[in-house]
Amino acid sequence: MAVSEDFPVGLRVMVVDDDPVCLLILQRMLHQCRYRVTTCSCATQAYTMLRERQDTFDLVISDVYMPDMDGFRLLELIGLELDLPVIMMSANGETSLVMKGITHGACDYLLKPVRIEELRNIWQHVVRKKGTFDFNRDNCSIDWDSNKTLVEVQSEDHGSRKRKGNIELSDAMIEDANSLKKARVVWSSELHKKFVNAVNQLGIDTVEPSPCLFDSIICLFTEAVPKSIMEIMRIQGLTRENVASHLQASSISFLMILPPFQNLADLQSSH
DNA sequence: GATGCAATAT
DNA sequence: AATATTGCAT
Repeated sequence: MAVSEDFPVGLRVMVVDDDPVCLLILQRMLHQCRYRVTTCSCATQAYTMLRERQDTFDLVISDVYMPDMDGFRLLELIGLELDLPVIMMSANGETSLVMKGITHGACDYLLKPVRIEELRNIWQHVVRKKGTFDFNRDNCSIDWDSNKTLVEVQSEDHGSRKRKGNIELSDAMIEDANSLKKARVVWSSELHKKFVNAVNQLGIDTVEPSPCLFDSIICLFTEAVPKSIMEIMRIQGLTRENVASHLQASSISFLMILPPFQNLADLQSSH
């Protein structure tokens, strides 16, 4: 995958939610992420605006439950007439609902309350859908609310942020794309520390004193299986497979490096 | 079916 | 070299 250093400032996002508080919060967070934001409190109006002003939006975030029109209906309409990535959003995370969103063509499903980290990388949906994204098109840094009145002008230095048509993803962006596609887990020293702690915690309970160091190590860690380690670590998004993979990679150095009677915790610093 | 684990792939 | 995925045994 190609890589670039910059963030796509000015991506045009439409947010649809009947709850004004949600709208405001979303708008704030999206601004912080350097997106341009249009908020809309009712789905029919959003749909009208999207249709009237085609090519002025890049991405839609829509609530699921709305009085005038079901979020899925809006999703469907957009899918039929417009070629825009749509992210569904709801406090309800039932699998059936999420499934419905995905099968109806949503590119993502955000669970309320939405955290800002989940918004930082939504631009990647645009890239993925269109293959490429031109960041040099019109540069009005203006936000609109559903009444098409000017509500806010962003005074960021957009001018200095030029780029070519081809998007490239920086490692940092890929790393915390937690709600997006597969990001490789990076075992930072922080994360590894937690991993080691979990392994130790599991080991401590079951340790049997043994005259043989090798035996004691084996005994010490028989409970430290991927699933238990994962559960103790409590890292969102970290799967059993991730832990298994790391355990496999680590176990070699564990057995090789451990000097006699050294506790695993001592390895924390050496990583 | 869920899990652990070694081998293998990327 | 690091992490993911696969395949097989339990």
